[in-house]
Amino acid sequence: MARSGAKRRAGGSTDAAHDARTRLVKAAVEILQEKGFAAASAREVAARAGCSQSLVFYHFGSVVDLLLAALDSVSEARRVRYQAAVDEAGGVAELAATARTVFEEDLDRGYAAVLVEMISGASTTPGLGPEIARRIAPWRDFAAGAASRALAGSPVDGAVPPEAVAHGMVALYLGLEMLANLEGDRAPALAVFDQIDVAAALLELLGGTRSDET
Amino acid sequence: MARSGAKRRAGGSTDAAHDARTRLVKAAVEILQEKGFAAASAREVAARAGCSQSLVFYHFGSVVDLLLAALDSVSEARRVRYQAAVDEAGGVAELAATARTVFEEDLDRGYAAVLVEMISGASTTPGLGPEIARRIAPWRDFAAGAASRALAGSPVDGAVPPEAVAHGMVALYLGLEMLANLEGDRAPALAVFDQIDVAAALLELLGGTRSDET
DNA sequence: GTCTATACTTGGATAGAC
DNA sequence: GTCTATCCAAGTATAGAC
Repeated sequence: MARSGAKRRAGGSTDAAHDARTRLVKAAVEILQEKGFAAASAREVAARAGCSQSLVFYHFGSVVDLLLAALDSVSEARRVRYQAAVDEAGGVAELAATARTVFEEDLDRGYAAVLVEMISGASTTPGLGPEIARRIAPWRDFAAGAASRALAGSPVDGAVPPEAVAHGMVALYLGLEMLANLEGDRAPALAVFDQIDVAAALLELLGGTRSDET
Repeated sequence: MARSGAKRRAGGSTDAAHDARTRLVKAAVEILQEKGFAAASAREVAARAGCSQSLVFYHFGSVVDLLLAALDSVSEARRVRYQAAVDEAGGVAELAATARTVFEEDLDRGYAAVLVEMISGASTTPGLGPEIARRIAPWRDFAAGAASRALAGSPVDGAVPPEAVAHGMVALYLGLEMLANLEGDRAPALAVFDQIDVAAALLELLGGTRSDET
């Protein structure tokens, strides 16, 4: 769809200030975080990127495609971070503690905000919904894997489907971000994660057996 | 702010097709549900209400004020429904089952969608955020009350602050609605509530004592 | 209270010069 | 690849007739 897509600097052209394309993606992320989906117009983003509005269409074909590229850029960065964090967590309690840390990071740096804004926009912009859904799927899979490992060996193992837990975790994550964004206060969200810590600790106590391997 | 505000049909003028003001509120709810915040323009809503676009400003002063009136109209209706449902629930397990029923209702009839759309819009529209926050507060209080009653006498009573549980429930509710709306499938959301039912039943078993009165 | 007409603004997208 | 100029659609809000 977009005109470019191919090439991208091959060889020595690692320009210092980056090309406009790169700057546009970065600017789009910032606008989504600070002003939301509806404010992320071609003009607004281009102004922040310091280039002409027409470059949005030259490089990405449309505004939503630029916004999707912005979402992809943060998703990619977050996935490696999440994977690493989960890999070093041992039991359920440790996993819950990790979740809290990474969530706080997302809240602080506005990563979750980008996703929530794109979901918001999806309810109005035609065709955007499926694109976002496709990008959320790996996160749910990721959460399902973590839930599966966490549940193994616990007293509720087998009785609780990891997919349901994963869906709930993703929904909770989005909802907490939404509320924190709305009220300008992330303390209540962190308090919720504290309670999840308590529940996880309780679960680990009840379980007795800890699952290092399945 | 709005020009009208006062009077409203006094006495015999209970016109059959209602006045434009009433029709506008109803139309705004529907547009919010079906097309989202960004599509809820004065023109769009007025078209559905079958009246002139200028009446939005005559009756409500601005588009967002109309949208807030629409949100209030569904909030009011839902509050009485929720209160009644919770009042007749006895223990934790019964409360969880009730939550599931009412949530499914909200999903089906699009009540939750109205709230989620308004929250979405709040991130872009200046001044809307605090208005929405003010309207969510009573719901969180309501959930906190329910959580408080549910927790009383359970093994975690005293260790788990009802406010955190309430915040989490509201966030989960919003997040589930968001995802269901995005993916056009509410089955995963209902599966999450099924798991909450399981957890509640477990909690009631562990508790032994059931709290009919506090 | 309700309408039509209109002023003004912003945004998506394209054309064509450099 | 980047810019300026431009077209067109859609939105908020107001004025004034009925």
